[in-house]
Amino acid sequence: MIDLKLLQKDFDAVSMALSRKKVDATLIEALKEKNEALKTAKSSYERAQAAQNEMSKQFGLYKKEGKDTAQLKTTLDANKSQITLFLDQQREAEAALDALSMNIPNIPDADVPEGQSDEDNVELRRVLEPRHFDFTPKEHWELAEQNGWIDFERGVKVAKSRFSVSYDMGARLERALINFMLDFNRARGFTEVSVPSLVNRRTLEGTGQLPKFEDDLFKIEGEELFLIPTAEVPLTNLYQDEILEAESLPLLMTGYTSCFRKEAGSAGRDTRGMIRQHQFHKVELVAITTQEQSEAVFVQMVQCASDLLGALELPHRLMQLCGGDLGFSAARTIDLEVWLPGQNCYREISSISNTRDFQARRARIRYKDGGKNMLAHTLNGSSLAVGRTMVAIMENFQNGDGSITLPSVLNSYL
RNA sequence: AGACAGGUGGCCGAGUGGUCGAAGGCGCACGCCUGGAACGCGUGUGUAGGGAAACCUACCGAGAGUUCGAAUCUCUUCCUGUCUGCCA
Repeated sequence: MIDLKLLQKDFDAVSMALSRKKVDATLIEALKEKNEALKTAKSSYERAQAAQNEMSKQFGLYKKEGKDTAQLKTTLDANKSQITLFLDQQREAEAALDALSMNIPNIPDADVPEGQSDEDNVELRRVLEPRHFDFTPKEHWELAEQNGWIDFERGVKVAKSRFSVSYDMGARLERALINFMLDFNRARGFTEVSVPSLVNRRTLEGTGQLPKFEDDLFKIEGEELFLIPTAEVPLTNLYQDEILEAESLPLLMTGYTSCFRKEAGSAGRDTRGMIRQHQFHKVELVAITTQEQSEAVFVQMVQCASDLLGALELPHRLMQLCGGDLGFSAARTIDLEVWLPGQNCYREISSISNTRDFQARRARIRYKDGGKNMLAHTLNGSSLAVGRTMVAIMENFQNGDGSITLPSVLNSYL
């Protein structure tokens, strides 16, 4: 949630910043109005309630002293109906404000580049030269099937489209990658955490998936539980409603989970292969920091993911997302795109975001700083999507005969 | 899943309709005491919103209700414990 006080204080700046994220100015205007309306309703209610409390005390004293309470009761009853009225107004205003504010995305950082779509993202740097092939590199689904690593048909049979099954070396590579990534992150100070794959509504609101993106989530019938779309959701919300000690920050966590996404708006995109699946594996990085620490931790997380790709000898580039391509909760994001020789292009394999205090405000994650409670900063990033990493390995390490020579760092994991 | 018992401040724990944001204790902070410490004594010690401030409002798991007035009464719900059932 954005800072409503900031909105009140500097409407133009907030409005301007949000327009870079394609938020309509009238929406922000409405937000400001609702906020004012709520304050008015609230102060009316509180004034009436204060009078009621005072008179109720009187009432008690009268009773004790045996005085006549009939007249006081009439005044109280009249005031009570006022209170009910004001309270209704307050609740109405609150509901309206909530409905609006929970659907407003985060304000991008000042230095986020202008732009509408991923075409306007800015390339920061490239790491490792793509290898030269003296044959035409194949796409990963061809290699996966040829090597018997992935079975696309049987996944569809037991579930539905966009589900697949890994076999033999495919399954083992998956497991090896997960272990390798977790160990890699652990060595860089991230604590390994294993979390639930089902979470409640409150938790998804905390990180910003709800209320706006319910269509993208798998929901358990008859329960208020959803399958997580990323480990970011349970990991970040581990500390919801908590006030942490500043000295205990930053909290650095890494966790492996399956991720589940409906891919509601992606009909027809990446239908072939394992780039876009309803279920995929991912190792995630999450950090909870003080406001001063978050920038440095962000850089650290980006470096961690880039180094991981480096260790796997996968050529990639770092892209800073423009305002229009930024996700709902993010103030700044750097995507890591891995080189796929089969597709002859760079594809997103990791996305690292600083949400600043946006999620912390929703999830009420705070820390004590010299007796004062401050909103924490939360950051998240994939330490690589496992499926896409397998795609990248297959395409980059393929030989002319379709066989695959795996990167040597994985030797001890296979 | 069924039966019973509970959910109160950082922690323990009192409070069954009024002046209770909540006794008492522990912990913590500051001061006194001391050569220094312990002990002892004193003061203070939740969160959120509004206000320049005085101060006001809300919060005793959550939500709704009864009442002039609810931590206290009623209903719903969530969570925890114990026993029974089921199960990796």
